Amino acid sequence: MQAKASSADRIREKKKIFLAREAKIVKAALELLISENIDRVTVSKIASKAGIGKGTVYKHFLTKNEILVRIMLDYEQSISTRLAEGLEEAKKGDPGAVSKAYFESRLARPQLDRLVQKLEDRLVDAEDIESQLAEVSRIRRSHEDALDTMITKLIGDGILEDVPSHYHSLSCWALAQGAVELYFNRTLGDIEDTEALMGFITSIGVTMGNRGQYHQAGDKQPKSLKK
Amino acid sequence: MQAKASSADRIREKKKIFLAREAKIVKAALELLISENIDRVTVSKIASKAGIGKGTVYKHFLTKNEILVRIMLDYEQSISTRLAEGLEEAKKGDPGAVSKAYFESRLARPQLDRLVQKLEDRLVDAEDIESQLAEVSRIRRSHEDALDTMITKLIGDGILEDVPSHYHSLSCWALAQGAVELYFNRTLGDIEDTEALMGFITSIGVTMGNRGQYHQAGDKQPKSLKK
Amino acid sequence: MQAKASSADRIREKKKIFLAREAKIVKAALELLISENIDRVTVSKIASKAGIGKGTVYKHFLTKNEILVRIMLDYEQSISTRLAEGLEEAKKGDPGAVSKAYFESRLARPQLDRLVQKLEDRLVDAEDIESQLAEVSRIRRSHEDALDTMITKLIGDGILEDVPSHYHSLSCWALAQGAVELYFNRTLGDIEDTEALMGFITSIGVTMGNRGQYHQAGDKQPKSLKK
Amino acid sequence: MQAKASSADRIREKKKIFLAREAKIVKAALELLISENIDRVTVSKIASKAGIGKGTVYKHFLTKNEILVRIMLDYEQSISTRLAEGLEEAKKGDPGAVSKAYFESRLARPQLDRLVQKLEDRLVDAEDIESQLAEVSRIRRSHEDALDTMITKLIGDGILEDVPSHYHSLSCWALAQGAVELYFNRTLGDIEDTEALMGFITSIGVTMGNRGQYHQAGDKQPKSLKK
DNA sequence: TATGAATGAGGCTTCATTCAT
DNA sequence: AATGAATGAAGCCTCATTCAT
Repeated sequence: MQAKASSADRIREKKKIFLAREAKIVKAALELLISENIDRVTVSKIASKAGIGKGTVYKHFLTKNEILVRIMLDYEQSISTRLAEGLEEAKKGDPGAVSKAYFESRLARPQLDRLVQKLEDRLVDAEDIESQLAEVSRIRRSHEDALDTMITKLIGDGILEDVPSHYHSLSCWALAQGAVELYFNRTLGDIEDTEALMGFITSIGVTMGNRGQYHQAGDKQPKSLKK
Repeated sequence: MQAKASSADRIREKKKIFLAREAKIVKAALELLISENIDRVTVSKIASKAGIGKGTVYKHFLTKNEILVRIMLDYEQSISTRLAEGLEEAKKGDPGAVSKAYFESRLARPQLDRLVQKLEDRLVDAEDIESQLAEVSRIRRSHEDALDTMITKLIGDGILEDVPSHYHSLSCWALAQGAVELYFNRTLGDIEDTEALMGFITSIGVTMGNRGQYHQAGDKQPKSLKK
Repeated sequence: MQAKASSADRIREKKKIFLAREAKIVKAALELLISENIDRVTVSKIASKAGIGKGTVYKHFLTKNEILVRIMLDYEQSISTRLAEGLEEAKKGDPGAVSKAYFESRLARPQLDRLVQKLEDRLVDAEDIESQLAEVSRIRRSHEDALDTMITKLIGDGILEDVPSHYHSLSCWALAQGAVELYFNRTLGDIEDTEALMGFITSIGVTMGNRGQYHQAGDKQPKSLKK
Repeated sequence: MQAKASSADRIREKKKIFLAREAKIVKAALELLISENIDRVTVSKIASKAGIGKGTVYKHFLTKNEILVRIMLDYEQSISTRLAEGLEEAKKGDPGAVSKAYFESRLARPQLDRLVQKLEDRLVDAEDIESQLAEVSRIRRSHEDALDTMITKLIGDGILEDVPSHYHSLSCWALAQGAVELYFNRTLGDIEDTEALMGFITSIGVTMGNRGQYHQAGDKQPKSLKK
């Protein structure tokens, strides 16, 4: 019995080590991808940064792409978590908490957010990892849904303009996307008060589309919105 | 006399053909870059799409990167042109014309805008074309300046919130950036009323940061803005 | 304990194999370079002559030039070794041993010597391998120094003409250089008694610039020259 | 009659221009080949240095190799001329005049001599220009013959050691060859008194293999050697 | 089980030569 | 007759993936 138990222990131990190493690989990849040009990150470098052999990497991931898509998945899931917290707060009375959570989670590590966008670029037509990419899409859609739900509520409360709810959520997404690029984009000049700027943008994100603004806009509004 | 003239004509003719071929190469490259994954676009494919030999490409461009950066430059210059028009309109009384011009020129061909962003990613540390990339940066800064100028005026007129003018122009940039990504991003679901959505975002872009909105935002505003 | 030892053994074993393969590449390159026009020797051919894949070559050498400069280094070092032996003999009383060693080591494999000269031609402005080329120069200078030292001694002993010592060592170098070209140069006609000819030249090399002279030369002169 | 004459004149005129341009091409090629790495000299550069179009080059030479071998031929012929002069002087009583002429003509422009050697390297197995290379060999053999003739005479006069005459002529060739390399070889250290050194070597060349020796050498020896 | 040497497809670039104008 | 744009073969090098130890 004991022998069996210790054998099971050993297996569990091994699994733990195995998973720890997997995390190590992902972490190493992440650091490299953020610190240098994506195209320069090779499997060799990842392995060596993780302190293991190149062959070992392939015991954990079938292809290089699987490492990359894994980073994408991890990131989207972290947003999901943050969004769920926002939903909780929203239930407690602050209906803006969801979009705030969304903005904050994406702007918390702009470089990571940006990296995930870049990765998607390279991976869109990768034939391995098709299923993982579908999963990424699924998660993203769930984020949209969460935003949509809250926005629909805010429209019902008369706070937001009465346009299709996804107009708001997508605008929200767009601004967040742009803010991320802005954050680290060096060609826009060196911005020193980045924190304040990001706060400004977040506030725009949270309030944009509020009633009383949109109808002041120019002649580009869709007909359906005119009274 | 005639002989001379016809000789000059012939030279001019040749130059025209030469430049036309150059345009052909850029066009071929552009089409390929937009229609398939950037990494899959090779010089060979560009040449064959342009209907010429691989070696011919190198009569027009020193390296592959020069083709790519050329696309970037052409694009930024087209925005400059559109922005100059906006400035003219602004002088005739519509102070929002500049940011509208900016949004419209970037959203006119979102795929191209996005492509240029992707290209920058790959080229950012290319050692050839350093000077061309500097030129791209220069042009972009001139766009910012144009926006800043108008925004400063709008702040003076009491229309926009009195925050540093680049807060507005950068937010503007960020939203445009995000809108571009939004436009073609397939994983966000297939949006059918894209036109209307883009109009909505443009209107947000033109009015965002208007007085009376920002101070309603949450607790993220910089201290200097509080009364 | 045993496990450890065998593990260390295995590593050592692997290193040995690795180095052996490196030698194999150099050997393959050398054979090709000597047997056909240098410009016709490609990395592909080297790999296939070494019985390995093209990519494998790049596990051992960063660039093709590194293979070539390696051949140069190996050669210069072999001369160093031979020269050191000559110095030992010189200490035992034969002051001509050094220049003899120099001539003999360069004339031992004239084709290799000549190859190294050709390689230098092509590599002289190669930007990779700058440091290795510097090392080649360093070694060569040490050869000169060794010759100079002995020559200075011979001048002091009144055996050689009293001109700056490098006149002698460089003449020595020049004759060796020329002899090498001579050895295999097909356009000079097919010389059959090459051995004797080389002996004649070596004797000239050893005695040239003597105050007294040629008939005093060592035992390398062809029989017909002896009285 | 006059018309005919002027037509013939025109043709002659054209031929003159044509030949002048041919010389221009060869000159341009020569300058480039001497001033930069041989492998970097392209037909384009030659044409542009000669101030004509690339296509025009091919009106004069069937292939690039023909330009190169032409340089070789021109050089060997210039040596022939100088050697013929030496023979004249020899007839007037100075039997060393031939080898002196040989040494001097080769050391007059060491870079050119060296260039011709390098060219031969690259061209040995060029399938076009086989006949021209044969001609180069033929000329060289005639140089050897000239030297041999004189050497045989010197042996007969009891001045040179009685070894096969080509021992002497080839040694002579070898030393000249080496001296050429020496002249411009930078890795041997910067020699400042090159002129004196070349004089020293020439004197060795002229006297080497003498039964008596070096102190009998002609007027080329550096002053320090004279009593 | 972990390793890293080996592999080779595929990318970019050069340049001698051709040929239509 | 002169031109130079066009061509494409051929070379070097990278790196994801495999597999024997």
